[in-house]
Amino acid sequence: MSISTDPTGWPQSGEMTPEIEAYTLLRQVHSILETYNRYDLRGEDLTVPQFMILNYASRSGVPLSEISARMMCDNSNLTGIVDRLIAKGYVERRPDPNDRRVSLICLTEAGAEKLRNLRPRHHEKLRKRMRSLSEHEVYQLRELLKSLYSSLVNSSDDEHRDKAAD
Amino acid sequence: MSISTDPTGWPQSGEMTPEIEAYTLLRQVHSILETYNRYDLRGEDLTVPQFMILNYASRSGVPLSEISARMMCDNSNLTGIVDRLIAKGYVERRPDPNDRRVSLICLTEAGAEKLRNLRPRHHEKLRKRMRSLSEHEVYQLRELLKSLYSSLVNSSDDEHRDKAAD
DNA sequence: TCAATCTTGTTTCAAATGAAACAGTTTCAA
DNA sequence: TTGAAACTGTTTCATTTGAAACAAGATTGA
Repeated sequence: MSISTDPTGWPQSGEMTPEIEAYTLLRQVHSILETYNRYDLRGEDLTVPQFMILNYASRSGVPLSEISARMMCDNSNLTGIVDRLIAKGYVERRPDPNDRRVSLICLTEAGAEKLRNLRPRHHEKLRKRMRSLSEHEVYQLRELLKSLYSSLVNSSDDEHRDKAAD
Repeated sequence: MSISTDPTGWPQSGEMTPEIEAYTLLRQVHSILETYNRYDLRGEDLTVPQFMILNYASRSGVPLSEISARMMCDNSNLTGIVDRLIAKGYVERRPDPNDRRVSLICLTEAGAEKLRNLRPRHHEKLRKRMRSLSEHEVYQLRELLKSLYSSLVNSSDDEHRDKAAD
């Protein structure tokens, strides 16, 4: 592990707007929590993305596209991860009788059991790690991020392009 | 690009605490902004991690370890990225005369020029993307994340271990 | 019907990432 | 001074990621 303690880790330039600071902190918090998650799963025969897929799969099966949409990644990323989960016996691919293009990702009993075991512990650890924020602050954070998320998604194919607009 | 618009992208279980929601949103916001950054740099001969290294390097040189600490990643990650930046002529490695273990990552004139050109535009884009939050909300978000960051860093080699404590 | 178009998942490639092992340096205490 | 321990950067390996091309299947409209 070993996470740097340096609280002054900003780019050296003087121009540090609140927006940049907030984004830098968001990156850092994300990075630390990701590291913790990876560490938690080390002894569990799972990587972080593998655990995420397990979380989005179900006994009855979920289309791979639906999982990749929820994970905000490309289908092509999941092929290999699912392969490894199959090798470990936690999921299986099953054809969708209604649409022969889709393959449903199904939890095996082993996968469902793994999840029943892991998920509550994982949630509890996350809860503890955020305990430095009061209940009210957690709500605040959630609402701010929710608002940011919506605006980013809605302006999606607009805002990020280099339009002359503004 | 194409970013899913599904606002109901939660794991299917009923137990959705505010902490989990906040963390999920943090992941999602991070993912979207990362995608935008990647898109912005597509035409600039740079990837996101390459641009980050450029931001942390300087004309006079910065030790690779210092850059990896700021980026919260392992030294071994940077070797390859720096190699590619050298191939593109944006940085060079120079031995530190005071410590023969360290190699200083130095911006070339081309790299410095690239940065002078890109950084202001990058900051402006980020600012616009967060414009849905009021000035006050940006401050709030920054303070919440700063608080979370500090507590995560301080409890670093403690909190994430599976101590019986609590 | 049938051809253009979209969708789904895979393959391939380049890049990034984390972990472990390693060699060369430096530090520090005995 | 010397030997153990720590530090710095690279190498190697397995995994993840994004992008583009692709094949097979579904959909749509003329």
